[in-house]
Amino acid sequence: MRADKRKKLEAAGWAVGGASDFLGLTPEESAYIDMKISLGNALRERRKSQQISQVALAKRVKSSQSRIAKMEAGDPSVSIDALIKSLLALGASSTELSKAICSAGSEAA
Amino acid sequence: MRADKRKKLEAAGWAVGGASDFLGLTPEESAYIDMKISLGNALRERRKSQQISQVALAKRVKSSQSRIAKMEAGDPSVSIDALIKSLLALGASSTELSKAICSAGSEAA
DNA sequence: CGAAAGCATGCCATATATGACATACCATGA
DNA sequence: TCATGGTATGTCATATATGGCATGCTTTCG
Repeated sequence: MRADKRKKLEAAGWAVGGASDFLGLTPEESAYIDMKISLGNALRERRKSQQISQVALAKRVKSSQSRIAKMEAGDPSVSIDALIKSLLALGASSTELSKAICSAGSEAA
Repeated sequence: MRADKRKKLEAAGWAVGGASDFLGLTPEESAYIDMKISLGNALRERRKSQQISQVALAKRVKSSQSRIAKMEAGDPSVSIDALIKSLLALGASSTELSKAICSAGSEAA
């Protein structure tokens, strides 16, 4: 239940908009991972739109550059809590968070 | 930064729909806690609507009754990850999760 | 060609969340 | 009355996530 996620994530570079689990993931696992990826993307976008580096963001949220990178990458070692806290720190509204999470569920429109 | 949250939560029974932080919480902390409470409520509702007990849900998500209770209570010791995983296990869609999260941001309409 | 800035990835010690268990509380009904 | 089922709350050992750090890889700019 650890290797699975990693595999999914490794395949994620590919899964641009996607959710599909051709790996052995339950729908819940898949949904969970998709959410992380969505939030990670949202984080990167928000950070870039504010023109700040990972290092700067790390300082802002009292974390480290490596962790920010992992967050944006949807690394299995980062929690959704971390993603959410970082997004909030960048001024994201809960509405915005909702959008990111919801967009995780959009099956290949 | 630990006692604060607990305090907020203890006061939360009162904060029915609310967010306001008359305690010393930053807006982000407040938003984060509100999300947890919202998700906790969503979890309880969904569980009740499916007529299952905390014990049953615990078994389903491979956890324990106490943890479910804490989740529904928005206890500081539970992560949003746990909440989300449990909701997903109860068949909640990402859209539904979005709604719960978003409703956390609704300032005393 | 360096040097510097930005990012990715691996590792590790420590902090934090988790499951499990015990216990207590409140209903309901026998 | 006392069982029984459902829930709340505390504690503890262990699992997991985190911050920090080192390192390597690209670009860009001098």
